[in-house]
Amino acid sequence: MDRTFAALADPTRRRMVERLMRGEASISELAGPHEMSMPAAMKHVARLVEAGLVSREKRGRSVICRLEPGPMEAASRWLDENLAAWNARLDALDLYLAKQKDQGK
Amino acid sequence: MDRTFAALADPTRRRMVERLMRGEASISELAGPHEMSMPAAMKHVARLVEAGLVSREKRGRSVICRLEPGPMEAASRWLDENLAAWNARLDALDLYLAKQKDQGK
DNA sequence: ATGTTACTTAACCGTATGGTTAACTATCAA
DNA sequence: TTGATAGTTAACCATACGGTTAAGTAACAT
Repeated sequence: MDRTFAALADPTRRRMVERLMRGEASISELAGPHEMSMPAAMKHVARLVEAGLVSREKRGRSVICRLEPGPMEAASRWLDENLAAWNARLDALDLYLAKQKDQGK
Repeated sequence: MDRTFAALADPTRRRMVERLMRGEASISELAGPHEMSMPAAMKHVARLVEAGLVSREKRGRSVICRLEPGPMEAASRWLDENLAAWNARLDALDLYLAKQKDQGK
């Protein structure tokens, strides 16, 4: 999870992920819109791969990258579960306060 | 968003967030279960505050921290929207492949 | 065979991160 | 007033991050 969130903490990598949502892409295609050197793009892709967000496959002289949704789903689940718990607690608090007010009559 | 994901990329900070889900806590309460020095805890809290995930309020000689759900909701939304787009694309691909197969008859 | 394209690796640089210790301030209790 | 508690600040340290340039390898086109 550490690596997932860390990978998504960089705007360039989030743009890469957004691009990969719309289908496979080579490393240079991912680098394209970002005005960056190949080594920089490689490092970003490497971090996405380390996080399990992306898989790589050598095809001819290109390396095509594909999105792996697992880690993002896990991150989403963590956020949703925690937000749900937080909302549940607030609801319980509201209910408690309403009851207190009611008793105060 | 950078700061939100970066803040959540550290396990200690995620534990702090999980703790804050269950209600307010002082900095030393947040540091408690993690066997860490106060300065370390302070830096983690500072990063959570910078990311907008937590607000601080001085109360007596303690500083109580409260969770602010906005940034987490935004992060959750980004993940969900992108995962939905990815699933939609896969569904469309399946449909296309099914149609191809049908024509092949 | 030569050149071009796509990727890789190595070395380096400045800055940020996560942690420490030590010294300081502020609040509350005895 | 003396002392303990909670927090803060400053200085330092090792490692990781995001980027660069330079020099390499692998695959394809002519």
